[in-house]
Amino acid sequence: MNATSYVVLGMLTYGPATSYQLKQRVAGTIGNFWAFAHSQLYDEPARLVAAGLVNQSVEQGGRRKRTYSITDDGRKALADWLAEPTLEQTEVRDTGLLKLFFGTQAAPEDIRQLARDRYESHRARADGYDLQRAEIEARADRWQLKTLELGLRYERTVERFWKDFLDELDRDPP
Amino acid sequence: MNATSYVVLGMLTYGPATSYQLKQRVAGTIGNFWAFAHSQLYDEPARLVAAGLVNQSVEQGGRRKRTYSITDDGRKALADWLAEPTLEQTEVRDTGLLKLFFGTQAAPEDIRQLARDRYESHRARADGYDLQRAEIEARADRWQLKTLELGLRYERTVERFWKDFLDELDRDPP
DNA sequence: CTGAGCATGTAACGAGTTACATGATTCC
DNA sequence: GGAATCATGTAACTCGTTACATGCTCAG
Repeated sequence: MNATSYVVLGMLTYGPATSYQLKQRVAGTIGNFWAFAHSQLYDEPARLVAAGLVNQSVEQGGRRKRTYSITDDGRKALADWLAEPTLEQTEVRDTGLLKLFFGTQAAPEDIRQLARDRYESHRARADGYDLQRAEIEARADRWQLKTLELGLRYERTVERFWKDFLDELDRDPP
Repeated sequence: MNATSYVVLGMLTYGPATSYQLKQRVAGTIGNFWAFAHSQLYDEPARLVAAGLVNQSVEQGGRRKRTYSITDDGRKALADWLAEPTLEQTEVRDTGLLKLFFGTQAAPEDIRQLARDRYESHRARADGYDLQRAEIEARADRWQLKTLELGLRYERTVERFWKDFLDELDRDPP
């Protein structure tokens, strides 16, 4: 059982879904900060079926597509995971940050370009979250909104960092 | 060539190193937000040697341990990477955030416990960064300090989020 | 009726994690 | 001189990514 397993179980608590629907549910929410490839969402449910945490119903005829639903054991497994202490360290895999770290090896224009790119990218994402919040505020549940709020605070912080850094580069060029 | 490759190349610009020394250089810096297993830092240099980006010198006698140094081609490859636009989306792999998202499936005490844990954990890390900054301020280069500063701002933002969330849970329990 | 984009799935490969094994050094 | 810890390396396995293949649906 890994993060993908619990994401599948969790998304199935909103109702039965095909892998494609799981993909969509993930894409609009936690996929924004933690990406799962569609192939993972096709593989993982099969494993969970084998473990008895998910039921599968196969469409008759056509593509014989598979719809998954969570079992009672699955709900139990999810609840147990939610009750467990969370030991893992957060991983922030940010290529821009790696590049910044090795800045001494870069040309000054490259650093500046990096900062501009990253600033734009994080600003765009933060703006997107703002819009999204306005859209879903009415129907989303409290925890989803909280998750989005952290995403937003994170993006604004990083946006601000690169902006400040750009200003600093102007005052004090490398 | 992936992130690990460039981390190895970048760390070798500070001087020749064994895999263990690479591990140490990474651990104190970018390993704080992007973890690399020690086995990766043993495998990757071998690949870079094959690609001509790194030289290997094998100790005579004893364990015949290998020390790596960056070649001119290696420096070029690193500089090219630094000059490239950075397209990848930042990935924030935070199990606590996943759990928060699925909060409707959790017991109220579990949510509260999660919030307390995450608050403590991010606060501890932020405090650690503060200390580290004070220690290295004199000798570290500008870009390393900037990287650390972003780490610090990030951790304080997340710390603050969980704190606010805890207060909110007190005012308005689930 | 045809091409574009949506939906479903699998295969192959590369990256990341965990476990194992063992040599060297230090400290009691 | 034995235990603990530091250091070096490899093997096995799992996970994640990319590419491939193809069916289905709907607009023009």
